[in-house]
Amino acid sequence: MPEKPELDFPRPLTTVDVVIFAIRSNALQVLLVQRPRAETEPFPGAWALPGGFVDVAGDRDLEACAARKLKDKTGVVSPYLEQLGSWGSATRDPRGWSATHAYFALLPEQAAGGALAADAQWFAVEGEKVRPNLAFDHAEILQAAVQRLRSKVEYTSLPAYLMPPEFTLPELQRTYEIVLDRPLEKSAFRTRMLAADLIEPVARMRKGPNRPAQLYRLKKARAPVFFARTFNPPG
Amino acid sequence: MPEKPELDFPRPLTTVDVVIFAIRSNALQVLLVQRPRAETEPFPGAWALPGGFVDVAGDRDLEACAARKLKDKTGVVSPYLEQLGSWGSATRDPRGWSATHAYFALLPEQAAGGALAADAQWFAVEGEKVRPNLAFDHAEILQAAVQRLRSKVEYTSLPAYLMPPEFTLPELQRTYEIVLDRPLEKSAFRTRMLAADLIEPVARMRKGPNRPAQLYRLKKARAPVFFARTFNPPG
DNA sequence: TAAGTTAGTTGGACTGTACAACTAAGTATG
DNA sequence: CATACTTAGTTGTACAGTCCAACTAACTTA
Repeated sequence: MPEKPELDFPRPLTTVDVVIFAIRSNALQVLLVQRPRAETEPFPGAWALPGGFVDVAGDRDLEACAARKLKDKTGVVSPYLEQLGSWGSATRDPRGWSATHAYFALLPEQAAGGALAADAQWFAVEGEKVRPNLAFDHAEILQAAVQRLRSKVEYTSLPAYLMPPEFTLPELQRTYEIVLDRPLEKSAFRTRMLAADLIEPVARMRKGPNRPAQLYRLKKARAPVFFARTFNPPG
Repeated sequence: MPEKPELDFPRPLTTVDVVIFAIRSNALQVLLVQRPRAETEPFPGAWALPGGFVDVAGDRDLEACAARKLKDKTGVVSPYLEQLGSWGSATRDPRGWSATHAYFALLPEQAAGGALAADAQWFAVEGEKVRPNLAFDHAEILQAAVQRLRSKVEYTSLPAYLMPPEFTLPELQRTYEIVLDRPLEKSAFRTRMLAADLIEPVARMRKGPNRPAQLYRLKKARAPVFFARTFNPPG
């Protein structure tokens, strides 16, 4: 196969990493995997974001590669998956110049409870931090993912992707509150959600520890909604 | 140099492309470069986004690589530069599996008039389209950049980076209107801009074809401001 | 000197949020 | 079985920001 001279440049390593979020036990959690303990590996035994090298033969494109890694670790096939950004430098991987394409995924709670890979484990995200020290620059990537999630939750309907197929308005509000880590106004939340034309009521009601509550579901084929204002402006 | 087996994977080509915007002649314009006409090159003679391979020896990280390519083509050293996203697939480059890290830059008009590279030229962006057929998937990347710019202009102070150091409020509003391609309300624009605590008045006034107009400048160390509402909601 | 242009202000109608009080319908407890 | 508790959802008032239009002020041009 003839190659042009310029293609003889040394090429950076190319990886894809996925920040996988779910609400579990009333907290925002992220899925991490433990790196192999072999000393030939970088960061042996450390926790890291799920990810790895692009398979030039098998991966059609970057998003397919991210979806593959997500499925490998969780069994989930098509959740919300969004590109987060890319990180590349000469120093982030001890094996050489490397660039990673980072994605973030949102899973409903019950999907997050499924068939986890053996090396994978959920960790709570608290105040943009996570307990273990992460391999590579994954702490920075994770922090960017949490910031992006929090920021988009302010003005979009993203948290709906963290919900089961049917949910009540207060449940949706609680999800917003967990991600944002602050309480929201009940009536303003209701007004905005209903005005957004994002969810629709289903016939059934949920019997809770109170009166029956109206169940809603996401309207089909509805992209994330952009809200005009932030909730509870500071002050 | 000992390498682990997994590093023998074929690596994707890694490039960085920069979408460079400026307001010129009261229109949003983007800088394109013409690809070499040699038949050994992909897309010979076609217009493309400024960009190219990451220099593993010379580029510290992706952003430095983007800044280098920007400086090569425009001479501008440190404008607003933001990561846009990455595009990677087996088919986007005829030479093989490739991934590009795309950035977008905003230049003030006078900086955009500077020392252009010989193969570079400004093109007007009209309705998210640009005249020439672009090489690779650069039309898609450019479209994403325009969308991102328009969208962020709705709710941030980004257009300030397209302004000269000192400007009047109506001039700033005109820049918003050019990017958004629709008129904005004068009094609402003024209220929002001043409330955003983003710009500060300078002592001098500008003598225009009317009375002296107050000059403003960007407050230092001020990140893009997030506005609560969109301008002129549809309808 | 008169007409035109543009910067900036003012006021009324309207919309959506913050906050708090309220009603209604279930559950838990004695 | 009666009472208290909990939570879903509503209502009302105050307030802030936008939309729209009319207005004033200061300069330019004919």
